[in-house]
Amino acid sequence: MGRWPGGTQERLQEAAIELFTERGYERTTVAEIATRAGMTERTFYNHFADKREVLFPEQDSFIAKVREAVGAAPAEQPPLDAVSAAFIAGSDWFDQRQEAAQRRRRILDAHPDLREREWTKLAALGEAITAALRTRGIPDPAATLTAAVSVAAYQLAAARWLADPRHGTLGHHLHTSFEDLHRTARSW
Amino acid sequence: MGRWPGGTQERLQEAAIELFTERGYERTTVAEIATRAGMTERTFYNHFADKREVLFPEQDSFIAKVREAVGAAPAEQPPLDAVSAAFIAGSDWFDQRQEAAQRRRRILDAHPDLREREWTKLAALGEAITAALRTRGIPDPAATLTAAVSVAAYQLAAARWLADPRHGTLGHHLHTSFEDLHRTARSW
DNA sequence: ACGGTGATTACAGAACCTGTAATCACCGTG
DNA sequence: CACGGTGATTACAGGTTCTGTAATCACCGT
Repeated sequence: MGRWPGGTQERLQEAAIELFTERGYERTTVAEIATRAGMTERTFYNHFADKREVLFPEQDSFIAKVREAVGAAPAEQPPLDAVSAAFIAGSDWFDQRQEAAQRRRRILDAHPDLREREWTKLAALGEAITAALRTRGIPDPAATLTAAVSVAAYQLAAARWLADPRHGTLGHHLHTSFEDLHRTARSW
Repeated sequence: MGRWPGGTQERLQEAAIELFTERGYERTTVAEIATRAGMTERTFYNHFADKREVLFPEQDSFIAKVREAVGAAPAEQPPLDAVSAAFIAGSDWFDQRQEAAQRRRRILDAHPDLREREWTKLAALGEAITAALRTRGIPDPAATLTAAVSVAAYQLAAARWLADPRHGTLGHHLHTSFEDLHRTARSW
């Protein structure tokens, strides 16, 4: 058990988001984050690989969930539909955290370092989907291309959802984004 | 004029690739790179924003060229074909540097930090293509999705080209990759 | 009371990166 | 040839990120 009753990572994440919003990402040191969370800089690095990682919690488990959901889809379902359904199945989790997602996005957009990390997370998502599609029997290059375009549609949906969260759930935007994708693909 | 007759950046790039291949990326310091190139660590940072950037020379001009080529395509050409043609038009430059590209790729693949930077370069390429397509009158979300899938096809072609450079030029692989894309898209 | 366990801390240090001012090599001009 | 301008390079100082290592701490079962 740790010294603090509540989760240590959550404390650090909250402290980080607070400070990043107050002073900005670059003008906040890891030591300051740790101090506000009531611990030491070294402890921060015991929980996060680096300063950026504090803004990407649970990304790995999200990716794992998507991979599982794609793998568990009905065998006869077309690959793109399987991915779309997998995204939609996990979208409730985000809908319940829209406000936090907005704060996070505002920080991310303001700092190239953080967007850089976001791109690698999306790349990891793409590779996970590729792997899941391959185990479904989809051969390359279809698996790679389908995964890449799925991530693009996912990004599109997330952007729309965050642009105006009252306009619909993430699931709704995912649905329309993948519809847009079908429509666009027909023109290729 | 600089102190050295040849380009300073080229010297640093060569020194960096040498050392990265000898000792690996993490076990090479910026000071060592600069020393081998005959200058100071500070000079390195006068030419490259950070340590990673030394492995991504001319990326910005490449992106600019692609954007221009996409913008200069015939008005009646379908967007995906315009992007494909733009890639192919600039592929000779790479074909003449296949060996260097191989060395570079081997270093990149071995270090997550460098792959992270690569993803942001590809993201920048995608955004440039998106912008070029928009000026061609392609509306969102088609512009975004088309750009994303184009980058995926480009990556696919580059991977194939580097996997076995004797099997064809990059232009050839680009051609077949975009054909694969058409074929795959029909199944969506 | 006592030892085991896992998290936290203290400490030291390398490497990255930046700001600033001085220095240097070169070049055109008087 | 002297001279000043220009742009690149350097010297120097310093903050920040991140890592390794060993000590300490809080808790828990016995």
